[in-house]
Amino acid sequence: MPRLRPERKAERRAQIVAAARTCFARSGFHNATLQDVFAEAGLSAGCVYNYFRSKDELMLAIADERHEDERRLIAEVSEMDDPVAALRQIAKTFADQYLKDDGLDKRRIALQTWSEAQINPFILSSVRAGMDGPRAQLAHLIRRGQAAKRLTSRLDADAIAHTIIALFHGSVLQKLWKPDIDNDSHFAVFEHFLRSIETE
Amino acid sequence: MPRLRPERKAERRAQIVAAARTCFARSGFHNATLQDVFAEAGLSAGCVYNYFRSKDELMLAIADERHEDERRLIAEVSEMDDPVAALRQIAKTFADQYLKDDGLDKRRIALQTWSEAQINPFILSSVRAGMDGPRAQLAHLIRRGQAAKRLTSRLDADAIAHTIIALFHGSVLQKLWKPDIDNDSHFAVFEHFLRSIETE
Amino acid sequence: MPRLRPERKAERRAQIVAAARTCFARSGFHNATLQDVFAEAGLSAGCVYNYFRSKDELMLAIADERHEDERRLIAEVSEMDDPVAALRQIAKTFADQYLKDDGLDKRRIALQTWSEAQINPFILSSVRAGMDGPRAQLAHLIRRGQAAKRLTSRLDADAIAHTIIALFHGSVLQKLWKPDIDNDSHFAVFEHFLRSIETE
Amino acid sequence: MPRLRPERKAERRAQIVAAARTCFARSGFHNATLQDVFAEAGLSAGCVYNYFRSKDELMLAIADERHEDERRLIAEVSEMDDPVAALRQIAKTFADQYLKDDGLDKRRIALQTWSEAQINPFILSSVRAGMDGPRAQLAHLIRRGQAAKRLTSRLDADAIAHTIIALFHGSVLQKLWKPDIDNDSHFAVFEHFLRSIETE
DNA sequence: CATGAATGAGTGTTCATTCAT
DNA sequence: GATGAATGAACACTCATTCAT
Repeated sequence: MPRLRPERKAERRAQIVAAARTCFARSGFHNATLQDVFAEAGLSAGCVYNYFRSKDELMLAIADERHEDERRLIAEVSEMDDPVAALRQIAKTFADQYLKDDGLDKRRIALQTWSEAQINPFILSSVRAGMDGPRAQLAHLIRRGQAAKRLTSRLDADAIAHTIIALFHGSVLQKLWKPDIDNDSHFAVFEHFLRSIETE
Repeated sequence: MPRLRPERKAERRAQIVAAARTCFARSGFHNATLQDVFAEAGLSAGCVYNYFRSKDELMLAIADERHEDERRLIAEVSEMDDPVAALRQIAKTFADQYLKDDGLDKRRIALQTWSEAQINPFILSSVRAGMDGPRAQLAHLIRRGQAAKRLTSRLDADAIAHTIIALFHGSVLQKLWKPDIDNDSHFAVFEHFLRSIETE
Repeated sequence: MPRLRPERKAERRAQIVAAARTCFARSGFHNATLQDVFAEAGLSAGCVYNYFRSKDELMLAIADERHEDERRLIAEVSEMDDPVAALRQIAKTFADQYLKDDGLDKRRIALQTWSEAQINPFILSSVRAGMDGPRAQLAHLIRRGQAAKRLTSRLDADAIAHTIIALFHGSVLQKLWKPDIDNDSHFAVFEHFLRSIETE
Repeated sequence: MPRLRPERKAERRAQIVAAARTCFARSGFHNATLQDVFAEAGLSAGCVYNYFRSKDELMLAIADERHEDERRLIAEVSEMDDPVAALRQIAKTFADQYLKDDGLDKRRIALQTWSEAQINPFILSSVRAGMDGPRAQLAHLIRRGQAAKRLTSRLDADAIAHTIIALFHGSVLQKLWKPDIDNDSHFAVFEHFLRSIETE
């Protein structure tokens, strides 16, 4: 018999995840202490442990949330009729979320997640699952483009999808090392790539 | 008057770095303990501390070494007369080193380094410095290609260099999540990109 | 909202300080390990660290407590109307506390504190502050005695106060080296000194 | 068959003791590392260990040396015909050595020794032995003074000797806490004490 | 005798996690 | 459900001491 209404519980949970994200982005997953998270959330240790069973589980929740966001984002755009326009739109949205200056926390959390996935099998699963969906969606869009003779059929759709995602992830890293990078000329190269796979 | 010849010292240092690399790649920088490193190196704590002042310094040494390797590698290839062939060669060498199955440790260490750079300013410097050299070299090659009318001048050379590096890094990540990726078709996309910036 | 009442917290703190005092008196500040203190206090490492941030801080607390005791002791006696009787009383109380056989721990802690003050600036401050109060009180008593023509005015009151304290401290050391010293004949010399500065 | 002539050995030994004294005075016996001492002496670890078997033995040597100095000093002065003049001379010499500004290292080493004696039985023996000699000498002088009716016989000679030494040691401490103390007025009180035990 | 690289037991400190209230 | 004091295993790092050269 829950004393707290479900919506209240979800609220608390979100509050904790947000605090954790802030702390992990600020100090890194390993350097941030749970005491930091408790303080940031304004909650006690015991309370947090009612929602998450471990520090790892907290990181996992953050990773899952991030992947869910991306999945939704790509799913929405994929509704578009024009597959090539959809690809462009996805790139734009991605750039908006991750490559602008205020996307710093997102970039940092993403990298944390990737790194932790090497060690933590649950995070690894989350990362893999979070990647497979979008990759499949992209590949599907590309195949639609190829079927409609809008995109070259000389390249493997999966490989193109892979490449696009690699480019996205690599850009996240570049922006982390060089925050004052010129997004526009960077994007122009992506545009060029996109046009290069379009049939004229 | 050192009883150990300098070359012997360098050998020891390398032995320690190698052990640390193994441990960090296996368990992650934060999860690996220095005791693990001591055991792996077959040396005592005190001995290791004669060569490195802290765990962080050990990670820094690994990062520096990696960057030095890359710098040398790119510098060598850049000697080639043909800038476009040089770009191809760099991509090949990179793929050989990082994307083959036995490059797992290299990939893991690279990702560790990138993640740690968010937190540790010395690693960050190392990463930045390690990236600036190759990036400048690539941009230089591209400018040479543009000057020789071999490459399109409609795109900014620096942006292209950036994109290529982002692609490399992103591929490292992709290979970490999906070790059984098809390198060949992936590489074909890169080839396509390269040809797309070449003037016909 | 602390579950532990404040008085309970103070109790714990006192319990820890007492354990530390026992250990430091027994083995010396540097030879005693914090594990010894944890065992003596019957508490865990983490718990102790909730009250003190370092081993040094523990020693500082002990020093401060000792100085506070002395300050209070002297303040009480100084209330007496007769300044010369007050001086005698202070000497008696001091001898009772520090020079009797069961004052061994007090002597040892005092000497530890003095030695540590050379190295640790916080301890030094504590020692200085702990000495200045009593010294000023003594000097004040002496000046009152001089004003009342009870004590000679040919000697500087501050210098006399200094001398008395030096005598006290030196006696602590003597008692440490020679525990079977004859306190009475020793005290007779102090008495003689006191009478020698009294006007007949 | 010693390769080094004895005088050369003694020289080395003295060099090491001097280095250790410097380091111990600077950082305290426990905080100073032997590596510090090696560096200060300009000698290697192995070499120092040919002269001293442990860090403790080094501290012991310093203590012994200090006590030997004092013993000699007092022995010389005790040759004087006039016992009361001798007492005055001893006080003067002591003040010169320990209470002037440049006696800081001597004060620090003395206090270190005293503190360490609580823990280390060898140091304790050294301190006791180093104290007994001077104390006996002082008591002897006082007894000579009493026999010659120059000093009061109403006080125990040993107790007076004790008191004088306590005063000396206590002054060392005072000077450590308050380096800008007024030595002269302090000394005047001692003078007064001395006259108070003289018969007029 | 001297060297100094190597040893390794020992220590202060941290922090994820628990549970009595 | 929430609290936060308490836990204790684990870890990075130090430094007196040794010994092959």
